[in-house]
Amino acid sequence: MKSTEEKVQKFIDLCRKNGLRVTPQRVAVYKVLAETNSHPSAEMVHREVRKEHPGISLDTVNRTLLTFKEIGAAFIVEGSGDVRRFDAGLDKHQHMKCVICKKIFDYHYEPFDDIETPENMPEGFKILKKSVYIEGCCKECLKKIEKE
Amino acid sequence: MKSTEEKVQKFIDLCRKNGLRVTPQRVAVYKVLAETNSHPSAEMVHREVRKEHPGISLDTVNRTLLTFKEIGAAFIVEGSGDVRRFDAGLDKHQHMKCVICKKIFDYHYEPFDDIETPENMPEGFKILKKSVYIEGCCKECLKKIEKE
DNA sequence: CTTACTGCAAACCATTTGCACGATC
DNA sequence: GATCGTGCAAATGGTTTGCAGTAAG
Repeated sequence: MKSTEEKVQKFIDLCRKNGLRVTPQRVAVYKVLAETNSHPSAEMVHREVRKEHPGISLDTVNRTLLTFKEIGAAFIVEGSGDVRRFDAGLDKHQHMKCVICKKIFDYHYEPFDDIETPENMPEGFKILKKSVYIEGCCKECLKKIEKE
Repeated sequence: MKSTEEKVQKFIDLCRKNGLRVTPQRVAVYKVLAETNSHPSAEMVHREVRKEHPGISLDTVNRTLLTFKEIGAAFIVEGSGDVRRFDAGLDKHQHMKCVICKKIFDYHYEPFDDIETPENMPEGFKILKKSVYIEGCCKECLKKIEKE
């Protein structure tokens, strides 16, 4: 695993390559995203970034995260029907989500890193991402439910 | 593939089993969902249901779809960051989504119907659903992009 | 006849947009 | 210095909620 410095450096290069300006806000947002594995929403990132960078607005965080997605510096976590969650996608991993508390857990199972491409796909479809997504109920929520 | 009548009958039984009343609205919403394979949003379902059932409100459709999800008569389609989309999940299939136009395509690839469970999962997590989700760019959108 | 369901309107909240100022290249 | 990015405020749009009337069991 790389150090944060290295990740940030790579990120800065990526910005330059895409003709984007390297602003303190962008770097700050990226740092937060690169250092967490909690798949934060824009609001969560905002709360975190503010600690170091009090002036930053939620709008900027939102826009920044979407920009990251455009240049491939971040991904929107697959899921269903809740607020948008982000992931810097720095390590190979899969996602598992608790449908009750909405927590997203990482897990890594090598066979899922590069699953085969199905043959019978709509013709002409260009695949950008294949992922195995698991939904279920985490230990804590399971306990809560059993009590009822 | 079963007829719509059969599907509706099964649905009604499911409602009864769950102590839900069988209202014309619920049946109407279910019919639309069972007959389409377009993974509609609440708004799309609403537009469709209105043709047969003009009085129904969008709120009811929304609530109804969420109720369906509770009793397992519908699923929220996995995806990332857009409006909630539903699926009656009547046949085994997987989803593929165009990130540009947001269209969701069904495909069916048997090996994906029942993928293995990874070993190294967070302990105590109860899996409810495993799915292979593909994102990419459809033929039409690819064409549009190339023109630019 | 009781209780759940619906429709309506208002509330909510995440996300988006327009615009003027400020910062980066 | 030109242009892109940011902050602010307002708009938007999907989803949710409270409540009173209506219908299902």
